[in-house]
This record gives sequence, C-alpha cells and structure tokens, in this order.
Amino acid sequence: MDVNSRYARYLTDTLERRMPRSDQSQTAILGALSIMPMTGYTLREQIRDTLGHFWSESFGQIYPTLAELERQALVEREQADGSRSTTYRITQAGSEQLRRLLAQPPQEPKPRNGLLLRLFFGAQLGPDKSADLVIQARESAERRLAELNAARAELLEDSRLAADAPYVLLTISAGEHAARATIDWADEALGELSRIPQ
Amino acid sequence: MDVNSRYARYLTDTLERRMPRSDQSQTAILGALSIMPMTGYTLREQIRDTLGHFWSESFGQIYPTLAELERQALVEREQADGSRSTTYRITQAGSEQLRRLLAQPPQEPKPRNGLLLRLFFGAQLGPDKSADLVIQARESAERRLAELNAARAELLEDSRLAADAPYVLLTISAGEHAARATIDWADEALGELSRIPQ
DNA sequence: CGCTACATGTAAGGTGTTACATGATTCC
DNA sequence: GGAATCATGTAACACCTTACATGTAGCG
Repeated sequence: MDVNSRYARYLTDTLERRMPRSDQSQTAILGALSIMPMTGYTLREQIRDTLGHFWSESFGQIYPTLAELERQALVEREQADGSRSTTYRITQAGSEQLRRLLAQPPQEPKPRNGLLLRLFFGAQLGPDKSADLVIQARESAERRLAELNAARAELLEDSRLAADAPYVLLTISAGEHAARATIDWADEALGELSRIPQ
Repeated sequence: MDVNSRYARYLTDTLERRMPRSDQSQTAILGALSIMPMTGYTLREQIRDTLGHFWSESFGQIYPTLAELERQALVEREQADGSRSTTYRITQAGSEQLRRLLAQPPQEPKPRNGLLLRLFFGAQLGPDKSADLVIQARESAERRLAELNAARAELLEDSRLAADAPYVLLTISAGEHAARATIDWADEALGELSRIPQ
C-alpha cells in the first residue's frame, strides 16, 4: 500500500467519520430556519414547542449539525450587532438542499411501542394491571388532544406562519386522529379486559 | 454559596428527570421465553413475526442480552440432546423479573415521525409532492390493515397462544385503530391539499 | 444582588443496527 | 454436492441523549 492510498484511507476513516449528522436532523433544522433565522438555543425551543408532537432534537444534535451545515454553506451567520449569540440564516443552497431532503421518502425508526409490548404479555401481568396501562395511555391521549387544540389556536394567530398554516394544520390533524384512535381503542380494550376473569 | 446553590438547582433539574435504565430488550426476550423455550435465532424470528408491528430486536441485541440474562440466572439452557444449538428457557426468577418489568411504566422513544416532519414544511415542497407522501402513508396503512387481519386469523389457530390470545388481540386491535385513523386522516388531508393552489 | 432565561458547546455513554465471520443441518 | 436455512457471535458504526462546563443578559 502506497502513501497516498494510506492517506486516503486515513481521511475516510477519521475525518469524514467525524461529522456523520443524520439527514433528518438537517431536514428539521433547515426547515425551521426556512421559517425564520434563529440561534441554536431558539432552534431547540421552537422544535420542542412546534414540532414537539412528532419530532425532537437535543443540543447535542443541534450544535454539531449547525456547524456541519455552515461548513457546507447551507446556513450562514447573520451579522451580529455586538451580540454574542449566533443567529443562523438559511442560504440559497440550503433552501435547495431542504427541498431535496423533504422529497426523500421518510425513514421511520424501528417500532418500539412499550405499551403494546407490555400488553402482549398481559397474561403475565393480569387484567387489572394491564387495564392500568391502558388507562394511562388513554389519559395521555386526552392530554395530547388538548395540547393539539391549543396548538391550532396558536397557529391561527401567528402571522409568521401564514404560508405554512395549511400544512401545519395537516400535522395537527394527524395527531388528533391518532389520539382519538387511541381513546376509542382504549375504551374497547377496557371493556375486553373487564371480561377477563381474575 | 451561590455556586453551590446553582449547582444544586442544576442537579435537581437533571437528576429528577433521569429515567430508569431501559432494558426493554430484556422484557421482550423474557416475555417471548415465557410463552415457550427458544434459541436466539428463533427468538428473533418470533419477535419479528409476532411483535413485528410494534417491536423489533436484532441479533446484536438478542445474543448479548441472552448472555446477560443467563448470568443473572433469569434464563437457563435446556439440556441439549446432542444438539449444537442452544435453547433457552425462562427460570422462576426470570418470570418474577418479567412481571416486575411489565409493571413498569412504558418508556416511549422520542418522537421521530418523518412523514409529519416533511408535511410540516410542505410549503417548501408544494401540494403535489406533499400529496404523494400522504398517498404513500395511506397505502402503507392499508397494507398494515391486511397484515393485521392475517395475524388475527393465525392467532386464533395457534393453540400455544390460547392463554395469551385475549391480550394479543388487544395489540392487534390497537394496530387496526391506528391504521384506520391514518387512512381517515389521509383522505381528509388529500382533500385539503387539492384545495391549495399552485 | 440574585434569579431566571438565554446561549454554546463537548464528552461520555447508551442503545441499537449492519456487516461480517463462521459453521452445521436439511433438503433437493 | 449445492442451496437454503438454521445458528451463533462480534466489531464497527450510527445516532442520539444526558451530564457537564461555562458563561452573559435582563430584570425586579
């Protein structure tokens, strides 16, 4: 093996491996910045508060991803007026990359539904404790329904999101359908469980 | 001291929020072994085929977890009759541990719904491509509905699962409710998207 | 002055998958 | 004898969270 191929291997092994931020974090961050420029801190708050029902990002994802996006010139720093915080803005290339990423088929994580796992083995747990699990899921769905209702009201007041509102409403509606399905299922399930002896 | 009080606040903010160690893989494996003894290979097949709609485990999880469970005497090897494969059986202590694990509140993974992430920023993508995403989700839900139907029929024929059937049916029903909710939502969403100009 | 919110980042660790390596058994 | 399936395991890697460290800004 000659020196050059050794060096090439070194590059791919160490340098390029260092920034393997996932496409989906890039999508979320570029998407948020397509609505308005933000700092990393605000980015996390916005993602938590507006995408929170179906998405999450932590600081440990956001800052390295922002650095990588900046390196690729997909975002840039806004001129700071003596401010110490760094506000990022999406670039033209970033907008194009965002549209490319959005068009890619969604990659869902491997399913891991702790409630259904427990219920599947409910015979080991007994009907009463199984029912407790279902009741908790129902309550959680009720809370989500209320939160989604509040989110809808808030959305319709926020003029910055006017262009996005029709699409955002679709995501809120998806959450509501899912929550109502959980509630209906829970009511049926509780009926079934009450019929299991002991 | 102010430094200390700040640190104390930091500790209470973070430590109280800390979650118990997951080990949901242990739950799935002990649960499967509570139905019948199996090899690691079969374990993975069974989990894929019967819990597949809401759970997944890979070999890279199963074998190390089995070794750990054996170390804790929660499972044991069945006497091999000249066979080279290792069949594991749950022990008494394992059954008790399983019931403890099942009673713990389910820990759901952080939400990461790629479809809704894309739809939220659908204004960047346009109504047509957004509709494509919704159509794919709808088709996927239709397929899931058919699979769940088949799973129900199979369940009712399998006498080994008789004791578990009522609980397993609850998990199948949960999948059906969720799938139908997706289909209903998709139809509504497609109507909305068709009304967005450009 | 002290509290809360704003802000940036990294190190360590947890959790899981994928790709590989290896071989036995079964069936045609 | 070759293919498919059964079987076991590990190393590398991908991804993400949590804990930690360290401030500044604004406000009552």
